[in-house]
Amino acid sequence: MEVQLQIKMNEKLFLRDPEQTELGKKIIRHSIQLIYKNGFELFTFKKLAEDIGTTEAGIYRYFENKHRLLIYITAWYWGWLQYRVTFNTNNIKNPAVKLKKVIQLLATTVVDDDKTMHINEDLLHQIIISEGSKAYLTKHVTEDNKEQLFKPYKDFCAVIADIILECNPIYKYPRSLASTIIEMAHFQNFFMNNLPSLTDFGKTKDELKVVSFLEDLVFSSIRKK
Amino acid sequence: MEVQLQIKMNEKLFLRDPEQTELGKKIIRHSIQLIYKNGFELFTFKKLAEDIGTTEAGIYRYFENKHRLLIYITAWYWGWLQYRVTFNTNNIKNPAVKLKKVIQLLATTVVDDDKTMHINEDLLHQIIISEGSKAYLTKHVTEDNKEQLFKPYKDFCAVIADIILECNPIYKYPRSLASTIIEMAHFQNFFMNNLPSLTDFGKTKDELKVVSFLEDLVFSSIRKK
DNA sequence: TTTAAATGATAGTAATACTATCTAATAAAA
DNA sequence: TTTTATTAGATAGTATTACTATCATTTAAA
Repeated sequence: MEVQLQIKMNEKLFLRDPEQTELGKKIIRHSIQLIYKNGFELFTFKKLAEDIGTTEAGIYRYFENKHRLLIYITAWYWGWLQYRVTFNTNNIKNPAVKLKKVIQLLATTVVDDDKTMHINEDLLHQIIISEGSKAYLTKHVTEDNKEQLFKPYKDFCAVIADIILECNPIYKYPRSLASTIIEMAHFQNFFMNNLPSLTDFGKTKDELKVVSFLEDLVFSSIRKK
Repeated sequence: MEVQLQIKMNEKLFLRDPEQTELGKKIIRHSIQLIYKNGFELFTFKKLAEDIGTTEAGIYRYFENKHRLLIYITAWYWGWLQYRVTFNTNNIKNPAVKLKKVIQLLATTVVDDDKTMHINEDLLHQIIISEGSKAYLTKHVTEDNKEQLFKPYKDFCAVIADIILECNPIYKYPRSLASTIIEMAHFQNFFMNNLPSLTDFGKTKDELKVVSFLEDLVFSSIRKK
């Protein structure tokens, strides 16, 4: 028996559900590849359509615009990461060990687990690192947020905040520390590879050092004083 | 006698130095206002030209494109912040006090000091929070970095890293902690105001709480163990 | 077998991101 | 004061982007 992973997505993210059709799945797969290759700014529905072998109008039947598609992709990523965290911390009692697992899942390269054939999880991880924050760094965050488009991100942050509180129930900033872990797992990776002097890992470019840094940062902060 | 502050800018950032002419200064001032109002994505040279009362072609004589203008503005911001840090920590011996001053300067609203008439520092601070990272989150970071366009950011990060090392000479991650302070001072502010559940300050929206969080985070980490 | 849903093909429009050229104003040098 | 650079204004034009609309065709469900 084969288990297929399906992440349930907010319906406001799309006009037509891309998971339901072949073309839809192609749109997701190819857009991840194209954004990875060109960056979000140079990514257009025209290029995507050419890449897939369909027309621009075809893409617009699924997504209102490229920004919505980016939000969709990032939302999928956070949903998937939360699934992985839940799965991988399932039998762990010790909250500190759980938190270390979270940091590791956030900060190290994905081993493509083939659970979702149409998504290359490694490329996805890469584009979340460099494009992910563009999903919410806009003038219409507030409206987008009202439509619950960032729920997967916020839920994931809440999960981490809960683990932090399990470690230390009187720690004062569980949510802010959680969002700091998430953002820094990605930013330190981006800096390490692109602006290395902003980090202490430029020489080796070793993801595990980002993990060590984050562990040191987090456990220093939540240690009961 | 009046003292005028001039931040020396990398010449590769512009085609013609905007500090040297009236039109140039108008471009800087109005672009800060327009980016603040519309966000960087909806900001265009056409709108900027209309706003100023000049033509699109006129703007292009100063800046190659809007992305270069964004890098210019962020570079100016980091140069200015470094000046403020140097100025405000001048007579402080205690490195921990210095570090607190840095956090405060990064994370709290600017009191417009009228040192540079043509730049509204408060708006500038706001746009750095929401648009600043777009300056380097691109496919051409590496080339831009080779042209030293991010030097002011990196220099500022190095200044903070040095203060961290003054506090604790054996701390292992001074640069990464410095870039974490910088980014989080801005991101926690953005989250607090736009995606409050990602922080612990949503209720009060009080900048000073961001300061407290960062101080707790930083001093827990660098405390000698 | 009918009917509905999804896709393909084509066309068109307003806005964006530029480049080019020519003239007028104005400020510095001779 | 005249010449000559420099800067700015005015206008035009192009390729690309970000869409919307329409109609025919294929595919799948009832």
